[in-house]
Amino acid sequence: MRSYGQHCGLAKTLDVIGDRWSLLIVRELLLRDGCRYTDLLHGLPGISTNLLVDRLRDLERAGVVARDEAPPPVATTLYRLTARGKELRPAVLALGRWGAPLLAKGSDDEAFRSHWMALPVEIVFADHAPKGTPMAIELRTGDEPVVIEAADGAIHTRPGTAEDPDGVLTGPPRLVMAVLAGKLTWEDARARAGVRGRPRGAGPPPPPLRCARGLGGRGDRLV
Amino acid sequence: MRSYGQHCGLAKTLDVIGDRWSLLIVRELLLRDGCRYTDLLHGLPGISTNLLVDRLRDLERAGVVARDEAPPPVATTLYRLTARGKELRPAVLALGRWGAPLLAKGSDDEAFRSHWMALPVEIVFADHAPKGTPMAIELRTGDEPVVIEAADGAIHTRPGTAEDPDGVLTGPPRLVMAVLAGKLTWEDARARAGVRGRPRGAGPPPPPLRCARGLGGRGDRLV
DNA sequence: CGGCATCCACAGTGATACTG
DNA sequence: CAGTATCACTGTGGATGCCG
Repeated sequence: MRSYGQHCGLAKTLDVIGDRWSLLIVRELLLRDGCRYTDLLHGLPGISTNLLVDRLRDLERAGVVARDEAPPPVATTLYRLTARGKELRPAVLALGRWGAPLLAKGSDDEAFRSHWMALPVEIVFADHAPKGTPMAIELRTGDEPVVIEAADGAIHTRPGTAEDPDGVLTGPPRLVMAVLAGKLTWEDARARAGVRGRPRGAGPPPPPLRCARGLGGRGDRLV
Repeated sequence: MRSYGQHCGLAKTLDVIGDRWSLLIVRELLLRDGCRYTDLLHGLPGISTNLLVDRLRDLERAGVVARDEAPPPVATTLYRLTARGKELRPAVLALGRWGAPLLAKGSDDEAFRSHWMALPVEIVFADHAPKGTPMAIELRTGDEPVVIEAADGAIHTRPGTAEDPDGVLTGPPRLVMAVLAGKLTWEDARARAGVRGRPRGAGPPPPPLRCARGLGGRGDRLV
């Protein structure tokens, strides 16, 4: 992208990550560090192969992304964020939070990937993350099952299933998102017949899901 | 801009403000709400007139910007941010903070506008703003003098001069920025002969300028 | 002068096909 | 799997013109 040529922090940032797709590539690497080229392609529905290469090169030159020639067992190149790249997390979260209310109006033919769920979860739990008690929630809602694990205030996501999850959420992405964002109680969601939650112990839903302040912050309903 | 078509908060945000120049327009309106078209043109060196109109229309449709047909004394249309638009502030600040280290490498032929200074100032003082005691710093460093006023944790900027400022900073933008960012002490700056500070009472420099943590966060020098 | 609209050369983008 | 190549298309930047 052409530089703005302005002596301003925001303009400088946009010089680096203001290109189309750039920040979404950063999103992918924030969610799943150490991605293969194909993983990125899959996580960025709509991008074309040449653009992905171009952007990765640009971000590499800018010191945001690094490529590791993988050791024998993997035998492929892995893309990851540099330390500098990881510093984009607060900005990405802030932008993501701003866009949360817009998710309500999204049409149903939009692309969706399960692991994107980790972003709103991290946003919602940003200030009151479950400190001591580790927690695992399994989501079966998109292209693949993912597990969101919280421990010591940090949130991780990995593809796959959990051994003994504190809850399992099944249903269309929109509804699952609403539950996680605190816009919908576990029971409401179940009443709408789209969401099947299985809180551990068959008791009340896991507390963090209910006390979450929610994404929109003004009571917007996501569904 | 073409929509990404992804059911993701970040992607939705970029659908709205991901266009080239869009976020810089938001910056301008965050810094000086109620701008005339010409003010925006001046605050966005490099933008072309047609693009500014296009973007303003887009942002208006998106509910980020509103236009007020001005009352008689002004007799022109004023652009301002909607409440929704103002919610972009945390994201803009986060992005601006990320770009702060990049300001060091900026060439000298970059465009600069004095009122942009309010952004780094707000970032630096974000967490430990001077609460009780109001403060005013006058900057004479760019195209026009500006006064940065802090009171009750809020930071305002206005063009013009202050009656009895707590300090006056004169010099090239780079150095003034460094002082405000806490990268350079008042004395160091003065020693480099570019900055002339006049703390009130001829005593030590105003405390907030020295205790500021700084923009870069890792001791990067801005000059 | 403020607030646009029009026109044009060009760089960036997106879809597809192809390759080691 | 990880790109490269090609090409039609769209968005951008710059200039300039119009109009109250």
